[in-house]
Amino acid sequence: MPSLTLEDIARQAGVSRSTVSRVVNEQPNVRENVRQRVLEVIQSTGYHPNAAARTLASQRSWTIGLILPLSVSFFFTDPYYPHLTKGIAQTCNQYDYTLALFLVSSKEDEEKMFPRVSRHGLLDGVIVQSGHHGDQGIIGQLIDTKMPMIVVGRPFRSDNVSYVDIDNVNAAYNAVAHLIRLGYQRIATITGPVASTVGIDRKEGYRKALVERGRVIDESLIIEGDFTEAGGYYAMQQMLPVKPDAVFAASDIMAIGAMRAVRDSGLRIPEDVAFVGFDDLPIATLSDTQLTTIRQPVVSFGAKAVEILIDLIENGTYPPRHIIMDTELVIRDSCGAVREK
Amino acid sequence: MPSLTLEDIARQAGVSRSTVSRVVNEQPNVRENVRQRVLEVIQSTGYHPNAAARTLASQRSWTIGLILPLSVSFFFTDPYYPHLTKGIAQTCNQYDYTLALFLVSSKEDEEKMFPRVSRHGLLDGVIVQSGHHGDQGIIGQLIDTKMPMIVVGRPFRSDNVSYVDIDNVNAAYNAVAHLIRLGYQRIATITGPVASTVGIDRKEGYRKALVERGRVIDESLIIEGDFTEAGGYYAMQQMLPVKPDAVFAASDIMAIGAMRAVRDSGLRIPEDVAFVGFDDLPIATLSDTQLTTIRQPVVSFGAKAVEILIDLIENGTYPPRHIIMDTELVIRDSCGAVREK
DNA sequence: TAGAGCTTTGAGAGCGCTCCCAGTTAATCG
DNA sequence: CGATTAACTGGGAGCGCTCTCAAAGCTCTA
Repeated sequence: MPSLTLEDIARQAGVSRSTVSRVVNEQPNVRENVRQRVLEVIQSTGYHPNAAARTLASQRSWTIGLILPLSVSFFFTDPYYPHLTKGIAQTCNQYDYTLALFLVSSKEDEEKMFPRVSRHGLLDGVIVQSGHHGDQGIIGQLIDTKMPMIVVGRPFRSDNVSYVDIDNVNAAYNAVAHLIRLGYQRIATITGPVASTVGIDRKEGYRKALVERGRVIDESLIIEGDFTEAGGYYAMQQMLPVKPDAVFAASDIMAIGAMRAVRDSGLRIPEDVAFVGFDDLPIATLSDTQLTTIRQPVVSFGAKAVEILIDLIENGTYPPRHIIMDTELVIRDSCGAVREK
Repeated sequence: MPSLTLEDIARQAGVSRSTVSRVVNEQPNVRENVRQRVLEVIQSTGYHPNAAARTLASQRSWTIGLILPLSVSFFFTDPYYPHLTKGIAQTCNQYDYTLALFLVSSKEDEEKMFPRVSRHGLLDGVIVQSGHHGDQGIIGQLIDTKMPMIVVGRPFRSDNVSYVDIDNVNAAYNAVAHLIRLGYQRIATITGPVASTVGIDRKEGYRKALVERGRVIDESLIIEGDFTEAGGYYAMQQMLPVKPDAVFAASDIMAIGAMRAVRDSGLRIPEDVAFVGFDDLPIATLSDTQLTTIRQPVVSFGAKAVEILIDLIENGTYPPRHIIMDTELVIRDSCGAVREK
């Protein structure tokens, strides 16, 4: 471990520490030949500035944190999170930030999380994936620290918080409107958890689409899921006796589970039960029946979050930024749009 | 942002900075009532030590890096990586380390990665997911820095490197032996990339099982996949004319793709073509036909990697540690073991 | 060619912590 | 009860960098 310091480089290049610092940080006001000489020494010695010292002196760590709270331990079964993480990581690379990942996976983790995240000087800002009621605690604590923060998914109390989100109500509305247009009469929905803003909003969109067409809401056609495949399967099993002819599932992974339940019961998709999902992750096309779904821009979501966060870090957190991104209905086989009806 | 320092706490508690430091770091030799007094002040002020200063002074960052190289940008489609990440993140929490995620997702990223990772003082050690030929570069560079490192998956040159892996040859051997036992005659394999040790080893296990039973290797029954669903689908399409009656796929996700190809061609699983996969991730049970597969302990893999890395950090990197973890054949529907044959 | 107005350079004072060492206080024992 | 030892506490010197400020070096005009 060479452990060279600025001073060492300075001595070897015959200049002062300050000059080397200027070269390293690409600041102007260094004569060209001096810059070259210093650069050469840096090259030949393999010098790397010490991140900790730099952070201490400049009060900037060039590191941001990504917090995935307990409500999001689905991380595994739902490919949404890896995609989001990908978008975030990519964008961090681009802006030369380091990404620290805080994955809460137990109650104990959750308690230790805040002290760990708020270790002073470690993070310039944080991205919190949320929308679940249970995350208000950590979000509130983080707000109090005044650390730049952006939430992915609208949080319950969104007044002083910056967030990026999609218009879930409208997206769900479009999905259900599509099913109505295709002539389905008994359109059901498997919602997300009602303790989450996504769960609430997508259900709201479902209701809105039906009500607007003068349909009566049949509560037996609404069932709460948990954003897992197993949850979708189970919900659909509960639902089958009520005989829906179409289902809007609030996530692709739940749609997959629900479709499995439909097939297990001997019914066909989309002939007997049509489906629209939500997310448009690659799994949407892996199933035997290609899933019609709402595409949300997960990767650019992550990218946007990073960009906004950097803006918050550099230009102050006030006023809070609220970004709504676009969604799109992607029509495939599962909704039965392509057959004659 | 309060930005309290040790000095502030010391003043308020009427002790010296050193004493506060001892309390914060849970060192002995502080009188009990003094400790309490300091603790109270810390509590009431919400003091958090400055991570950068601590790192600078102690030469320990309590942060480890997880590097997912370009060869691993499958991160999205293959749930293997989220699971691994989960195991790593969990274990970091447990040992109170911070996890920095370096996700290489383009050629440009790759070039910038080494300087970013080797920023001095940022990381106490790194975990590299690998096994692919293309990653030897970054691994080599990292070896030169003498930074504690552990590779997940045996790298090509493994002499001076610590790694955790499974016995891929043996695991594949067991999978294929199972198919032989069930009486299949034309057992094919969709391998991983031959530029990866997993790809090579699992193919080796396939050959070994057949040869040991006195079978002749039919090269037309071996096809290279790329660990993606689409790759599995495509490989199977190529394979179908050769009429295999069983397939060992080197990953679950490829098995899923291959099974889709089989169904699309009108054949049944396992009646016409039986399948064994590799990984046993949740997706293995999501398909319409439950997948017989080799279970590898992905999450504990990650946990083990962190534990070994901490060992390397604390007790030196010599000698390199080589850990081989156990696998297990999980029999479900896709291999046809449950039907009479 | 003096000096105004630039650019370039170096010295010094921290950033907030750890860790060593010396000094102080308390505990123990003959 | 003084001496010896052990348990505590505080001061100081960094860790390696950034950033301000003043000094030095240049260029260019009148």
